[in-house]
Amino acid sequence: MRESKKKRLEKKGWQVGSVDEFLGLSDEESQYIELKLRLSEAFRKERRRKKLTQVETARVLRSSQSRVAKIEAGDPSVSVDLLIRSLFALGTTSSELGRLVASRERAAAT
Amino acid sequence: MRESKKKRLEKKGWQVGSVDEFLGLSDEESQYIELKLRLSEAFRKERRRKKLTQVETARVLRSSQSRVAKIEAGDPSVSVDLLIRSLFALGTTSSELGRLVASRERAAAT
DNA sequence: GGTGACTATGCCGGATGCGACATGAACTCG
DNA sequence: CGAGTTCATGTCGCATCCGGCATAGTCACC
Repeated sequence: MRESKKKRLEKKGWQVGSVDEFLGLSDEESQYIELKLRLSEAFRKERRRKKLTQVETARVLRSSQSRVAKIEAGDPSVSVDLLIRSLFALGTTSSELGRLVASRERAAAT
Repeated sequence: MRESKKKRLEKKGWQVGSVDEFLGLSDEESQYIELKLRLSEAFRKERRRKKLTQVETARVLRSSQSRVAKIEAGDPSVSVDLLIRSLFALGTTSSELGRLVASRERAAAT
């Protein structure tokens, strides 16, 4: 897409909310990436809250365990589309999703 | 798409926001579709607010006029991914986007 | 050490979304 | 009536995304 999708974000090396300009990302891009991170974290949190394994969750989503793992890992092959559909499938409501989208800060891990 | 799912919905006639069960959509699916609609409407509204033509907007998005038209038409070939990236490109902030995502009602036309 | 439950990573074929182009419709002005 | 501007629609080639399989890592418990 845009030229190169910018480095693969250096494995796990990154810190909360600021892959940003460090890599020369435009505002829109970093907003977009951070949104993805928030959503994938929320997804994992919700899955755990429901005490589901990835396998069980995959069944709910009608997908596979590996997809679920990738969703939670924020894998580049996971789109916001999939994240949102998955959250809905776990029962997240529009207003909850709205709060997730809005919150600029990523929640602390549990 | 996916199988049945049973949904209740007692919506009166067929007001804004309910293509719903009428077509046998599951809750998640209709939530997802309505989200798309809200976003595409917001996009058009924002473009107009900025007094941009579709061609100018396409330049901003680094895309084409026809894509912009499809975005606004809620064309099935437009993903939520694209909608969100496009809104960001028009300057929508995360919190504004959050409100859009959350609001169950679609705004009245202008 | 071995087994089982859970999760992560790599890869592949097929599906879908994307930008781009071409064309058409609706409208306004002269 | 053109000609210009704006938006809509159809199609196409290519890139990306997705589901699923296979496999490897991690942890707990015996």
